[in-house]
Amino acid sequence: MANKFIQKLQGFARLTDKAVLALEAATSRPVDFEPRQDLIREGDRPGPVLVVLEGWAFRYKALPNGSRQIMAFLMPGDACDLNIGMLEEMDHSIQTVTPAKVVKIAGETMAELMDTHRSIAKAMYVAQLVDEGTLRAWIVSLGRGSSAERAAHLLLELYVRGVHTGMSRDDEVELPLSQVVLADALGMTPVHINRVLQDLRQSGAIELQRKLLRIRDPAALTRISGFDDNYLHRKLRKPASKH
Amino acid sequence: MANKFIQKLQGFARLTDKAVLALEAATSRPVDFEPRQDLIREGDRPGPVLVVLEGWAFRYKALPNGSRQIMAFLMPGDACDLNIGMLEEMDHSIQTVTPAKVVKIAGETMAELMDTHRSIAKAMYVAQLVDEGTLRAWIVSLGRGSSAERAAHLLLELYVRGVHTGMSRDDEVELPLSQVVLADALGMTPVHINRVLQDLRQSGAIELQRKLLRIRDPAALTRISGFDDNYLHRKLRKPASKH
DNA sequence: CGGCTCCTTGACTTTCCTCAACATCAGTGG
DNA sequence: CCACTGATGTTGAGGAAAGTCAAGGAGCCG
Repeated sequence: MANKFIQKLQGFARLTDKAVLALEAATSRPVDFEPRQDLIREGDRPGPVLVVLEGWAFRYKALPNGSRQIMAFLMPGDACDLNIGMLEEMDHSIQTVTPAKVVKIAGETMAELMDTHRSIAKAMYVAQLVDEGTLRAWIVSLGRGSSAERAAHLLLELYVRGVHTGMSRDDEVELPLSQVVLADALGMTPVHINRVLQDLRQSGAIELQRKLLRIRDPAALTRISGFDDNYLHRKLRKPASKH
Repeated sequence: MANKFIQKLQGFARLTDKAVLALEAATSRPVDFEPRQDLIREGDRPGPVLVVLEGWAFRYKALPNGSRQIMAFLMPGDACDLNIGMLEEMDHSIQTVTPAKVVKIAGETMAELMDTHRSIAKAMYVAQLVDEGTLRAWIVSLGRGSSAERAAHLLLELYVRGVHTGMSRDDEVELPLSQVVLADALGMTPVHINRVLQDLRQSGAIELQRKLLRIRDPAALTRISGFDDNYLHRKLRKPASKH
């Protein structure tokens, strides 16, 4: 079975059989990481492209005062920036949440893959644009949402992404994030996210326990969050069949 | 004289003379836009790459409740996303602030430029990474900053970017943004940004009047904002000489 | 059991928003 | 030249949202 990375790329462009084989070869040797381990740190000289095959991680920036802001979650299949090797040093860090399997694809290997298989190049470009759209949606949520809106938006984003990558079944998705992590992502305090989550539970919109999120009332949650999945560019998946 | 776009790219990679000529040809026919005019709207089918040669614009997303969140400012020399043409539809809009001169470079033209002149490709990739870093810094600022921190951070970002593109002289930079626009960028109300700016003025960190920003005490402003220009990746400019 | 980490609750404080009024300025047209 | 208009900036008073501090509870694991 193709891994989550390949599955994700297939959602963005129709990959040839040869392309799939090449990708499988390039991702056949994942490395295991513990939870709470930095994959790469701010200030490091970036090297290969990192691809998370299993487990969760997040991009974050540690602040002088000891707090941190999480800017994105990496779920299985997600990769870090394509051209990251061109930068002198990382401007943020990436840390695992759960035990994870991660593959490092050398810059030259990646370039060769994209050169040889244009369908891979296209899929990678689209993936990059989607990541950027997600960043922008995050900004909108942080900037203009109430705490309940922000929380609902994040939960929905993670749920929808989970659906796309086949990690959810029905209305459930595994969500291995502590409230501290959620707070760091949403720009609020752990105490406050706790209260917000309780409100969402009591309103009947969600169930959340034991690392398992269940969307009980998608309409309500969408209404609360103002969520608009436009930025995830799912529509791209249909035109892929036109090629 | 090369336009701001070319100047900016030259900061990211050493462009050959031929590359510069090709870029000049591609950007020789700018179109004029009025202030407050949308260059492209959410939902539009994206086409050519947009490049702002003169004037200011911003990316924003309009929200159902009538407010909007600004996610990035485009200064002279800035371009919108490189691969934007691959998306089905825009997930945000771009609007001018001032009168502006904008060039549209067709996707094929851009692809050809990057194919023929690898230095252009490199510079465009780096520009894209810097934009993404800027987005992430924006998230950090929105998520973790007090209102004063956020405001100080944005002013510093714009000032530093102004310096890089030769739009500032000494400690001054033209800042044609109303307090309403600043509020929409910083996720706060116009009333509040007004008070924050007054505090910054009274503390002696800045002067701001008549669309002219003067940084009086850079150290103080940096301290207040927690600003770290890492994400702008200025260091790239030096290694460019190694190529 | 003890020692973790994570979650929950309550009381109090601070920050920021809301609403509302007024001031200032530039541009427009009489 | 002045009155009018619209956009922008400023100020004040009161209220809602979120943070802080502090303590205790629940689950997990050696």
